[in-house]
Amino acid sequence: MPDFDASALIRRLDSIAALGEAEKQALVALPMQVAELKSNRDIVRQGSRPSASFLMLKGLACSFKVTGEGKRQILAFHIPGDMPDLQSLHLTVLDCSIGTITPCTIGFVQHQALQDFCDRFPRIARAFWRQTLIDAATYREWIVNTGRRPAYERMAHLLCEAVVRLRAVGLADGDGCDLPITQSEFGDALGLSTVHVNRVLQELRGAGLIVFKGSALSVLDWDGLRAAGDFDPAYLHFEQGAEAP
Amino acid sequence: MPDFDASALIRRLDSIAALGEAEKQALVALPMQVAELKSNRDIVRQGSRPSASFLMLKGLACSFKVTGEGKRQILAFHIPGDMPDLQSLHLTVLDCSIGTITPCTIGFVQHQALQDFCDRFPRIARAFWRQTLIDAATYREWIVNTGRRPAYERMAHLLCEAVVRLRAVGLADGDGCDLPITQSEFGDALGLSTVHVNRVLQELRGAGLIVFKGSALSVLDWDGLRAAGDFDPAYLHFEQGAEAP
DNA sequence: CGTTTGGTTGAAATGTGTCAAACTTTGTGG
DNA sequence: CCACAAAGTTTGACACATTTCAACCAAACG
Repeated sequence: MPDFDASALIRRLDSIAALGEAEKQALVALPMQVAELKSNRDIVRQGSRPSASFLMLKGLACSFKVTGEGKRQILAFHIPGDMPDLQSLHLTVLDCSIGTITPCTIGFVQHQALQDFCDRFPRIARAFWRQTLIDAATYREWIVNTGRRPAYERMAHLLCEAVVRLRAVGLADGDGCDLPITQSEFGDALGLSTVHVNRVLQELRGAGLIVFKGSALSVLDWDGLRAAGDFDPAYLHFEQGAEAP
Repeated sequence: MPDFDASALIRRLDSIAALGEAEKQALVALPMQVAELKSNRDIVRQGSRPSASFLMLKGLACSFKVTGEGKRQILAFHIPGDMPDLQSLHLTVLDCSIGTITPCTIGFVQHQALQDFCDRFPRIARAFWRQTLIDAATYREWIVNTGRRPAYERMAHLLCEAVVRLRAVGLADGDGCDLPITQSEFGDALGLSTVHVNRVLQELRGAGLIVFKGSALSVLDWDGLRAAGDFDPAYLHFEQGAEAP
């Protein structure tokens, strides 16, 4: 019996609200149904009423909506340790879809089990709540980004966020990370056309801020990128300075 | 002793998760410090660590951030019954500011009191949580709106949302409402210039969808406006069909 | 009644989108 | 391992939505 990794979840929650031993052990014992998914598959669909939430164990996924005119807007990227539809625990009908970008390993946990859990361990309930509040703070920053920053800064900001978040879960070394996001997906996340994403990425390379080859992103000039993107990680609400480069 | 209106809050929470009599009475007894504020004043500031959250009793307010280049982005409008910084209960540092648009009456409730409350009445804790999740869903829709809809539809969408939300708290009759938002504020909310807001509003009037005189908005053609804005109120997560026109 | 705030207009500048094609990389099956 | 298909990236020319600038007008206000 493979010990399916609640460790990502534990690390995440522990960084949000210090957990006791009993709570950690209960988390490990959470009944989780693990699934492997190919890339570009829907995990949950807008309008559905899931009876479980899921935990990202491996891979990259995103939340998105499609407008009446068929344009897709990506709302968030989900990395290992995230619980992208934790909200469905209290909001029965999903208001957006969530799909894989790369092949993913995810673990489903029944709402019933989560609910019992929250009742038994109020501290974990609070940590879950806090996590959804951080998600909301990130949405707020995305509104600022798409509403008020031009394409070049917008892209820089998104790259900063990606690196910082990946670093927090140990998926980025000091200056770079694997970021398998296509230019078309960047466009859908930033409200830009694919063509313009391409040009803006070239500008960022030309300015000596990044190298982006295949899916390998290297940040050459972190301060420069942060300045270009007007990036301040406060909205991610990390505990004291855990995000320093 | 004026009975400062917890009724707005009770109605809101009751619509979110049916409350018992004990819970309602405890809500009425919540110690609340009421304040009157002039228009265009900050209520709480980004970076601060408030020890209380506040309830909108009267007036219109908004959450906003300012970018490094001095552009303001409005993130949400707050109407009576809202608790705009409920989040600060679990996220100590505020990541955006909240300010009045019109003169406002607001009621501060100490975090300690709210916390005790949540511990004593788990159902209310869940209702609060649910409310913050609905806020998050609204942010998601705003990302879609600014990211993927052109100015005309974007404006139509915002107007639809405003009318529907105001109607839900009894501040709009069938076809219209008082909406004291300047064109410059619309611009900051939609990521548009004031000038363009002006032109788009003229288009909406020209199309016979709305009349907007002073701060009095009348929707002449609700179906037309909804279609123009690609508006589906599902993301507001009202209970069954309470939002029908 | 003057002053401020908010609304309206026009002309020109510009950032970003669209279209269409070529190129490169990745993945797959023979 | 090659050949091919599919997916992703890059380029150029052009169209267009939106911004900027600047001025004027109307309404609200002290």
